[in-house]
Amino acid sequence: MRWSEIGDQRCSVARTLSVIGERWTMLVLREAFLRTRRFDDFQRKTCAPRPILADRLRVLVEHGILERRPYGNHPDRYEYRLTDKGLDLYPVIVSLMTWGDRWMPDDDDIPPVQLEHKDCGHVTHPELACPECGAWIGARDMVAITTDTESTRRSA
Amino acid sequence: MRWSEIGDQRCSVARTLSVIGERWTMLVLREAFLRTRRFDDFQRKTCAPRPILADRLRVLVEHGILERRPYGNHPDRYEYRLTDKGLDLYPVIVSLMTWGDRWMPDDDDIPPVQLEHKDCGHVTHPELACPECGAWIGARDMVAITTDTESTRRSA
DNA sequence: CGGCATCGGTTCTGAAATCGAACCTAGTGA
DNA sequence: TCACTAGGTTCGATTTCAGAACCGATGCCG
Repeated sequence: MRWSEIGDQRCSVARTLSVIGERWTMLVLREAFLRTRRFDDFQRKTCAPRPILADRLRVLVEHGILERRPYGNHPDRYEYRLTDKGLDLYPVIVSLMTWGDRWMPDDDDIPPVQLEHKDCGHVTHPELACPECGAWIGARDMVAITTDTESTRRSA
Repeated sequence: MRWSEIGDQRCSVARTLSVIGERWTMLVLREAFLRTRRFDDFQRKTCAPRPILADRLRVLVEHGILERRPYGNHPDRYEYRLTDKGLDLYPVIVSLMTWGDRWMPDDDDIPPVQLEHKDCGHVTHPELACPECGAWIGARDMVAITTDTESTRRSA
C-alpha cells in the first residue's frame, strides 16, 4: 500500500496521520503552538526545506488546521494561525514532548521547553486521565473494543 | 536540514520524531498496542511494504521500544513486544486516535476502535490533566518556558 | 519421499519524494 | 538607484519508497 493511501484505512490513527504524518508537519505544529506565524519564521525554526514547508502549510490549511490570513497590507503578506481543529492537536504534541523529555534527554538534561500550568503554577507534564472517573490512565488501563462494521465484514 | 538529522535539534518533539516519526512507524506501534507481535501480522494489519516494515521494526528494537525475542523453536521465529519505553508511547497513539475520531470520522460514524476504561467501565477518550492540581488541560492552559542554555546562547 | 505452505525476512528495480540553491515578485527604506 | 524583506516557486541531483520476486529453514500432507 502507498503511504498516500493510508487515509483509506478504517482507523483513526491512520486517518490522522494522513494529514499530520508527513515529515516536518509535526515540527510545523510545534512552532504554531509556540506562536510562530510567518513562513520565514517557520522555516528558520523547523529548518524544513522551503518547498517542503510550503507544501506542508498548504496541506494544513486545506484541512482546516491552520488558517492563512493576510496581515500588513501592501506587499500582501500572510500569516498562519491554529484553528480550533488545530488547537485540538495539543495533546499529540505534548505527548511527543513528554516522551522525549523522559526517554531521549539531551546532554545537559534540562528539557529545552518546560510547561507551566497557568492556573496552579506548577511546572509539569500533563498526563492522560479518564474523563468519567478521573483516574490516571497508563498503557494497559484501557481495553480496545474493535467495532467491525457487522453487516459488511464477514468471517474470513 | 535533512530529515535524518532532526534528532540533533534541541527539542524533545524533534528527538522523539527522529525515532518514531518515519512513515508507517506509528501504525506499527498502533498494532503493537493491539497486541500484534509477528512480522507477517504487522505486515497484514499495517499494509506497510515488507522491506519498510523490516527497517522500522529494526529501528524500534534498536531504540528499545520493541523487544525482539524468539518464540517457537525450530524454524527460529521471532516476535516483537513493547518494552516499558514503548508502552510509555501510549499517550501519543491515543491522542492521534482521539483527534481522528473527533475531526476525521469516516462514513459510518462509529469509531473503528473504542476504548473502555477497565476500572470504571466507561467507553471514553482519555484527556490530558495536570498531575499537580488535577485540572483538565486544553491547548492554552500551559505556558511554554524556553530554557535557553544560558552560557552558549547570546542576544540575537 | 516429493511438493506445498508458513514465517521472517532480503534483493532488486522503477517511481516518487525530498533537498538545497537559485530565482521571482512586490513593496520599503536610504 | 540599489539593497533588503517576505513569501513563496522552479530546477536538477539525491534519497527514499513500493512492490514483486526470491531465499532458507522447517512443518504438514499424502
